Amino acid sequence: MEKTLKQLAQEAGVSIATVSKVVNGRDEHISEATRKRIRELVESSGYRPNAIAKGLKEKKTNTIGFVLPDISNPFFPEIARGIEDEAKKYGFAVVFCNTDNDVVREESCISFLRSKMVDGLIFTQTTRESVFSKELIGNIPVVVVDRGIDTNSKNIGKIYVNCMGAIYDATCRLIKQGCEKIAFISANLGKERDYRYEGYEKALKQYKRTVDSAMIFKNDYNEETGYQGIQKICRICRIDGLVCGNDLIATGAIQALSEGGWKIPEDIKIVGLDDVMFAKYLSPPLTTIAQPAYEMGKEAAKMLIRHITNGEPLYSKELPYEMRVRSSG
Amino acid sequence: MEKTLKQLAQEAGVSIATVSKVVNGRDEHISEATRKRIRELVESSGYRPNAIAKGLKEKKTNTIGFVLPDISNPFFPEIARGIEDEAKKYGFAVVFCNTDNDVVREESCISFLRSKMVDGLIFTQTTRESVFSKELIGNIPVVVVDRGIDTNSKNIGKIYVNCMGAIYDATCRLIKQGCEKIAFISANLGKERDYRYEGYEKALKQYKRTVDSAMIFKNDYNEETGYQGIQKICRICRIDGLVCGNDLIATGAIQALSEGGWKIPEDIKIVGLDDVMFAKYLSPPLTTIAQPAYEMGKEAAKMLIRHITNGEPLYSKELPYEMRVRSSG
DNA sequence: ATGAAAGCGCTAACAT
DNA sequence: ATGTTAGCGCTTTCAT
Repeated sequence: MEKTLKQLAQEAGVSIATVSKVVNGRDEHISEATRKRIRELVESSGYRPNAIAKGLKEKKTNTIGFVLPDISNPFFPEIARGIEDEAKKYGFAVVFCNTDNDVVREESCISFLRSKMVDGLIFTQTTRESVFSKELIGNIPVVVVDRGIDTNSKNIGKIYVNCMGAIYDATCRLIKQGCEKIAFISANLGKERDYRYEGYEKALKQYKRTVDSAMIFKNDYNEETGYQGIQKICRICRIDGLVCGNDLIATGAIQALSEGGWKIPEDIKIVGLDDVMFAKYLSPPLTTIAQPAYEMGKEAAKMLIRHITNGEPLYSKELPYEMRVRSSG
Repeated sequence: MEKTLKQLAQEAGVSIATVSKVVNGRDEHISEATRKRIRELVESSGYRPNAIAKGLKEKKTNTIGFVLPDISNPFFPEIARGIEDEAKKYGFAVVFCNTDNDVVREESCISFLRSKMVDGLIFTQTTRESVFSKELIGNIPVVVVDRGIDTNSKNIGKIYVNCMGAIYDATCRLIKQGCEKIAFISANLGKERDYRYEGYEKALKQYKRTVDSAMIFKNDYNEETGYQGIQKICRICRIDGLVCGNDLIATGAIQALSEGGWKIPEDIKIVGLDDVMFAKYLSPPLTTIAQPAYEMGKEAAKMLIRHITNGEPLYSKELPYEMRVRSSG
């Protein structure tokens, strides 16, 4: 069993309040003698304050919730690591919840986390505005990571990279490399603005290309989508460039293309987004735009926790992306 | 603010105890009328029991801790997902802690988690027996995932695959494929038995090969190790086969080999272990031995939580591995 | 300088 | 059938 203040107090022959005070450093009015005695006792007994009791009393648990689609999707572990590293600095625990982008699961996650009295929430890639209703979230502060640029800012912190710009750059690169027919494969989640698509469209329009819906395929941020997208698009069009909504899609696309005997980048150039850890090991190594996932997690946690502990305001912060040119495009 | 039993009780004009009873279904002795009234109130008010208060009272928080080296290492997210999925079924939360295999961090994680009153702990790839000391762990039940076969069983649950067998099979495969000089690159953590190495050695001995320390390199389970291992070994030996302790190592090794102009599998055959999600996208696609990471996480959580909630015993369970033959070896 | 007491939200044994 | 009470471990105000 864990020691309690009560036991220590008994052993030291003082009151619970006194022990509590020295344990928490509020010991200005404690005599040097008792202080020392208690300190030693605490030390030798390996006393560990009960964070649950403390949390109940203070209405603050020093834990935050991390709500994400799927931790086994390679983009998220980096974020998770950033969050946890930062949280640990502040003595915060993080409990994570996978939702698979399912509304029901999302809601039950939030409710669950609230019952656990988390002090704050970090969301990533949630596409439904509804999730941020007062009803569901209550007064818990939240910061969202990786939701593109969001306009209607409720009182919510945001850490994001400009995915529209990233995809715009990616598309421009392909154009400048001489691609004539550039396809776009990405995800189609929620009814929010699709910034990635907008970036693609913007580049095409700027260079007076026609946007051809036959060269656009949207489904989900996974390999399957990349694979299917290529099959579908190539059945109809002859393309020589491909912009992918993320690296997983690019991975699936490369797979389909290779099986189809295409040479990359000779026949078709491909650009991805994220720079997941294995992007450089693909064949050919994937040209992609890196998002600073770890940093994003860190920044999100920092903002949230400082808000919780010091009342510092939530804010929006854009983190820079960076093109990593390799050989796929 | 969240509703409390007290408030509900006031609104319903009954005592706290009564509300508590119907909320928890212990309402055999509550009149149909009050029951109904309270139920409706609970429903309409969106009452959410405070799990922290409940935890304090019951000395059971319905949360477990997951201690792992690094969530951003691609082998672990799958396990994490398995754990979380299973935990959710039982209404358990999981808080995760990255340790980077560092003793100090490991210990502080455990202490931290204990202060949070977690009901149980899942460890993965912890190499130090010391971690499981009574001192550190206390009476908290623990199950370990992915530690190879362990003999000195304390009262600890285990979910594992037979890595010795897996590496043995991998090595045998290379031998049967005609490899003469088979190197081994793996990690070297802790002072525990190195089952993976033993599998390699066993196969070599069985086929009357000499075990040459110049063909063995051990450092860590990452790409760097694979890369360095190849550089070091190839400076001295001419090898035509390589067994890797995990897929990350294989990835680094392939990288080094490719840069060195080697043809895989013509000049050298390679086998990995884990079958991480991108193993099939490497060039060439990696022949490797799959560990059922998701299942391992699920099984571990199931065992642990059933132990916690029903007192079911902890046990050891071996999960099967499976060779996935692709083109690297 | 120290301690008594109230209370965080909940459960459960024990009245009534 | 319902309520009173004590207490989980802690913090904090207010005595002393």
